[in-house]
Amino acid sequence: MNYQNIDKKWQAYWDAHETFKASNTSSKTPYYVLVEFPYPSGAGLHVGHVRSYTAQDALARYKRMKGYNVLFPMGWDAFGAPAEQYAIKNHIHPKEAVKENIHNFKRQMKSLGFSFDWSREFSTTDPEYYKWTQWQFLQFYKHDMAYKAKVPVNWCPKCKSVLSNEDAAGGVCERCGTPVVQKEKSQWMLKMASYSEDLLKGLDDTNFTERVKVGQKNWIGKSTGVEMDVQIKDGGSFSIFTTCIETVYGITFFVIAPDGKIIKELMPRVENQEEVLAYIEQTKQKSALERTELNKDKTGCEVKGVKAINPVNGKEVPIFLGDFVLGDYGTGAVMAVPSHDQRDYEYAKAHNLPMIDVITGDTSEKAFTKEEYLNSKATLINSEEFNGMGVMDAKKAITAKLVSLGIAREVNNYRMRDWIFSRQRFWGEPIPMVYCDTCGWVPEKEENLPIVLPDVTEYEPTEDGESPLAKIEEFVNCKCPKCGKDAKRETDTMPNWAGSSWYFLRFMDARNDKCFADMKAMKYWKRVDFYDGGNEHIARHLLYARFWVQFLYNIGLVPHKEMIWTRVSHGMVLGPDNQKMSKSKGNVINPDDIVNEYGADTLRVYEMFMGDYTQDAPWNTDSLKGCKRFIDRIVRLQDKVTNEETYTPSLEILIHKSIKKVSNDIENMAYNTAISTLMILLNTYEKETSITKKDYQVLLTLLNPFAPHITEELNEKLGCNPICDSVWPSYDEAKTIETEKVVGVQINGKLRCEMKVCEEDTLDTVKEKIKSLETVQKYLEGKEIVKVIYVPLRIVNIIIK
RNA sequence: GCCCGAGUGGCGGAAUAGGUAGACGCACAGGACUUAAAAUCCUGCGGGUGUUAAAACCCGUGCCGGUUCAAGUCCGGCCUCGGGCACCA
Repeated sequence: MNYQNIDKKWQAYWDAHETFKASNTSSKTPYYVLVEFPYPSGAGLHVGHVRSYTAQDALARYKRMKGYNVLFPMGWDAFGAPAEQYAIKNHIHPKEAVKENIHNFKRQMKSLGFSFDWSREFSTTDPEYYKWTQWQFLQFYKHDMAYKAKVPVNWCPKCKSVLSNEDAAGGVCERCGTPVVQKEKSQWMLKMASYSEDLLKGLDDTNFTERVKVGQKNWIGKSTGVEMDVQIKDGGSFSIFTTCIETVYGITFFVIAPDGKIIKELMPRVENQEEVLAYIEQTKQKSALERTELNKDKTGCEVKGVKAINPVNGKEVPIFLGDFVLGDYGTGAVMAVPSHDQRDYEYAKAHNLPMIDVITGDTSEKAFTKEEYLNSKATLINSEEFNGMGVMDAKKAITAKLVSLGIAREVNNYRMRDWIFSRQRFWGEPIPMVYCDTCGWVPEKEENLPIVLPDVTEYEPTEDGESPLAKIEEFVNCKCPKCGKDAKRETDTMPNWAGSSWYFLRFMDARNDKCFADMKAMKYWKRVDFYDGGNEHIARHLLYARFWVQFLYNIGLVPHKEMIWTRVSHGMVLGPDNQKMSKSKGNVINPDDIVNEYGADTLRVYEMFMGDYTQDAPWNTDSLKGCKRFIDRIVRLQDKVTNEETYTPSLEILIHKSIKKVSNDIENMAYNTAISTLMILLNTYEKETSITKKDYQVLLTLLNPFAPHITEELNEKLGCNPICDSVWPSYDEAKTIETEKVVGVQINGKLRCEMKVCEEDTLDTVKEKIKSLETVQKYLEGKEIVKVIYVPLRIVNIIIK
């Protein structure tokens, strides 16, 4: 049997019949299955892609047979650094390389028989698509959600280039190994932090897996605490944020951020300006590497000439600078209670500062911290009227007092910051803004979109790290859309995350040239029912996409605030050595080789069978061969088929049970046990001397979502309509229940023998039956039965004494 | 450090709601077919005691304890590995 020819035959059939084309007007219930669209790299499809595409393909095929109008689209997230690097080296426009890679990816996907609706295909790099990404950016701008600000970026002094966090991993430049420094650069920002609470609340309107929700919550990083005003002796004040107001009597100093506002205001009054300025400069110069390495040492210096007053007891305490306090989180200042915060403790030790214990506990070696005192019965000391109170009571009482005095407020802070939306790169969507000397920043007119990336041959960034677009005069020089005078176009491009933040909306109406997607189409599909992607994207990509959608919802452009209902994440396919596949390790498996040698169905079935879909799993070629054997046996089984149109009576219960199990497993991502159920069914069929046509057909249909080519071929030989146009087999719940079963018999909880029970058995009939069991009699010698426990059709447990 | 996830045979992994632990597959061993190999089919396959062979019994889901007639599953306390965040006050 030549599997490769069968693969091609059916792939051609589906193409010719447009079998998987989704309709935007069907009266069937819509169901939208989405799997993350790939970055089309030069390396081609990874077996990891095959795993998730097969899984979602199985779901899509299953849902179609269940009578849904299924949207299962595919496209390309093709902006990004690798294509740009390739362009720099070879002086080829990245769009050429991308075109070639997409062609190859698509060929590979087709060779695996995925049931994508190719009529909706697009790439984020198509001007017809990024026109709308740019248009949406303009909406952010027009609704005051985009602004330009100076922010510190990762900067490689050798490459003279801005680096993404990924390229600056470990504090050194990925390309040249030079330590990365922070540099202030003017960047476009989206006001994402203002959506923190909405993004948190929105999770309640989704069906994301717990793991995904936790990822989202961590990234948003909400913490609830108290913001308290602190007076400075001889005038002025600042505020601090704390989650441990119960320790407020233990303050022995305050620490403010070297990169914050407070120190700038205090500067004129500072006595040791030189030292302070030197420390601020030192902080700026610190590379990311140094900052993480210096974690243990709490550097800083005192701000002399100013003293802060602890509002609860009027004590004067010093103010320090310390780079562990961040200028852009909270108020940029903290109260330091070395007795009960480990960082403060270390800072106090390093700078010889006093400690005051305010909660009973051991602080001789280290701080007695929140984690510890919350789990103990500790009470307050050295805290005036709050002495003797439990920690939680004290927290409430102190907060209430400070709030009533008008010097503190209960507030929430979020770790999540505004989204830095600029990249100094060529291969991204140009940000459609123009700078005019008269008018300032002016949005490009919507009718002029898309602002298209020019055809050039030089893709390196400029000397001072500007985007390569800055060198292209025809691109930069333009007229101000507002006053018409000469102006300069923004040369920054959008980050990789932009195009992927709304692509799932475009799939609902991919060929629309009037708007990014018609409201009617979006209302029809409602939202993404099932979205699958890698674990690495459950924090950022998903958060960006949700933020983008919530904004569009708020300005009335999408029908739901959350457009993604279920989001799941899957495990990786590791190399045979249990390591992440990589060229350098030489453990990469190319799906083309597997398809050529074993056929698409074997690869598909194997990847579904290899293990828990949500967990990583190593590649094993022997196990793959086992799946090939499974398919070979399915083929050979056709010799046993008779022409009967009913189930073989002795197999009926197993068949009904199998239909139920496979259906449930597909809906619950338990693909591995779905395959094993089919293996059991096959094993049973093989023991029969003959099986009916209907028996065989149900096996083929259940297997079809996983192995669509061979099952269609065998089904055709039976003379039946194609499975892709068929209805999923139904089962009768009553016929999934066995009426007779062999169950274990325990004596005092230990398994001793087995016995046959039937549906009608009650505790009394079972009590009668066990009397005749030889084993039971043996154990009963000289003892008596105290109690018999019978769980119907499950277990018998006899308690004897 | 914090937050997730996971620890089950030689291996990948099963075990709805506590109810016969190891389904299904791989590897391995023995056998059948074959001149031979491949392919295919049959049998065995957690560890141990035991027996001519069986039977039978004991131990066993990372470790220690608990709840229960019954624990891989529930509770308390640890250990190890993987991932994410990380000076976030």
